[in-house]
Amino acid sequence: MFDDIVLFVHIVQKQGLASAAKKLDLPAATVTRRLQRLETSIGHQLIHRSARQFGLTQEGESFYQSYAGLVEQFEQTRQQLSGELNILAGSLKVLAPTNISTGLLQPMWSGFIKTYPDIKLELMLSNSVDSMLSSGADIALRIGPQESSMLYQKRLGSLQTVLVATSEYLAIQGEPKSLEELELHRLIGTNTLLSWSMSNVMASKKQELRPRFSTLVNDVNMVTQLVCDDLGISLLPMSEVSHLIKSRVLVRVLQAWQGPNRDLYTVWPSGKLLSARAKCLKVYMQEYFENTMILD
Amino acid sequence: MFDDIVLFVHIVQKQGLASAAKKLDLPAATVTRRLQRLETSIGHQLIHRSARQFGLTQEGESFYQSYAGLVEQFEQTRQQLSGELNILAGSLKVLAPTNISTGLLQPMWSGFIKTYPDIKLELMLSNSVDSMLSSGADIALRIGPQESSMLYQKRLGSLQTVLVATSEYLAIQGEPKSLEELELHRLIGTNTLLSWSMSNVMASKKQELRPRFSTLVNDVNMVTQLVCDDLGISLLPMSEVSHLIKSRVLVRVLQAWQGPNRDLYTVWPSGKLLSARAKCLKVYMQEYFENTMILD
DNA sequence: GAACATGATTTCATATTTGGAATTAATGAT
DNA sequence: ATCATTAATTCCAAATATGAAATCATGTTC
Repeated sequence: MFDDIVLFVHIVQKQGLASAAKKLDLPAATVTRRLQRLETSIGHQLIHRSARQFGLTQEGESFYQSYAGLVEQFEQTRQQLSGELNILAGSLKVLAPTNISTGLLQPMWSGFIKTYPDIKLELMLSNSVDSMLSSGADIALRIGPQESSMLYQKRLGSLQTVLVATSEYLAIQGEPKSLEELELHRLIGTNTLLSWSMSNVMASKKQELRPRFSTLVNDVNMVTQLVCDDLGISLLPMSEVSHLIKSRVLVRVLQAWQGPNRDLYTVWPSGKLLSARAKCLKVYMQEYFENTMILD
Repeated sequence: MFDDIVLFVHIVQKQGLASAAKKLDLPAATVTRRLQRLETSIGHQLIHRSARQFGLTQEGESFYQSYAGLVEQFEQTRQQLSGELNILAGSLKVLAPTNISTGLLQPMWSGFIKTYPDIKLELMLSNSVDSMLSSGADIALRIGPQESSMLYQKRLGSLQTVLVATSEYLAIQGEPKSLEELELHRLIGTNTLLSWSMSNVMASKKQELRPRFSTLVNDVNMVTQLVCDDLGISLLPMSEVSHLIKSRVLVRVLQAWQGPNRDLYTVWPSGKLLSARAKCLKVYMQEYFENTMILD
């Protein structure tokens, strides 16, 4: 009903339905009908109806005097708030996996903080999949698609996973020549990759392995450290080990084969409108992955 | 949009969609959807969604603080105006036919003025059918149904029309014994009754006469005066002549026959909501006709 | 007096909103 | 851990609002 009162105030100020319609970008039929609805709901005629002559009834005059100021204040408040709510200053709670955040993506976080100094970035790093809802996070970075229909997601890119070990380990235990030979080795697994869908791009081959892990840890970082300690072979994200391979701390095993890609997603709750800050981060990460990272 | 803001303020005050829905007598689905629409239109989440836990976002808090006072004022204004607009004091413009207003209905007008002293009754009496719209009248009393679809009307009652003359006239010219014998007499007509649909209730007879008037006047009052001056026979409303018959200034002619009933109507423009005052008069006249007048 | 322009209203097909019912999710009690 | 209750959301048929076009009314111009 208040929207109709606002309309009435505009009609009076414009001295006619037609010119109020023009100002508000509404069809004249709608203006007529909404005025009629207002008059019906309050039980009084507000405007004398006559083509080309505009006049208020006594009740209309009273009504206008009572509401005109209030409508003005509402409209001023709306314009003022529209500006204020789109200011970026404020906090932003983000969930992200620990390992890729402290490794691969650490420069991305640094860059975002430098670019938006007014945003108070609250990074909540975890290796478990915390609930977006219970944690109160505005947005999250996740590995692998989310099943929940409560979440929206947008794919940022992909991480290769590769088989790695130390040279020392291989020197002692021998280097496997085929996927089958992996059975003869100590395999260290993570909870997120319990089966290994291996693919050989050159030979256009795929093979699903169900490794019997000698060690199983839910922390990729810890797994990496165990591999570095010559304790076995593992399938790890390139993000985690690319620098270790470069420094020859680790070496590729069965280099022709690679593991499943780990897709990275921006994730946020459905039904939730992203704040300006969260939108900002979403866009920033997307551009970061497109321009800086070449993952796949 | 402001209606949705009002809703949002209520949601905050009731600390939940379900209890706001109850208070406003709306289904929860509607409340949910209108909140969502508001959030979409301003581009920000206002409320943290969680069953059984209610919380505002930063933007929601801001939004609420800005609008809560205005919504309060709006609702106070609405209640105050609701009372004020239903006060009866003020003017009331009424159109009515001169003759029956100064004759039959004069006591009705007196009674209305005495009953509602705060209403400034502006009686515009006329014997022509003035336009309701051009005259700016709020309500009218009319004889005969109105053809215009621009007008609403409600029948109040009926006036008999009867044939009358003076005794002197009949003594000189002879008293007609049948409708056919009327042709031998001087007939005085009014513009509103150019053909006479006579009916004899006792004999269950009807007869349409097309009198050749010796005199034709558009004012019933004047016609009455002419009849009183022994100038002829006329068909006149009982309202006009009942007192003259009682005082034997005039007498009935062909008493078994009566003319067409003249229906009285309250008339007001369609699309126009009657003011409290006009409604008041409408009811008053209706009761007056039902209780005081026995016309048919 | 006719024609034209403008303002207001109505018609009717279409679009949108509504609200009951079903579903999903969270919390408290057992 | 399970169940009941409450809160919030979604689905879909029904109800209502919308807006283009047509119509009506009034004032101005010729």
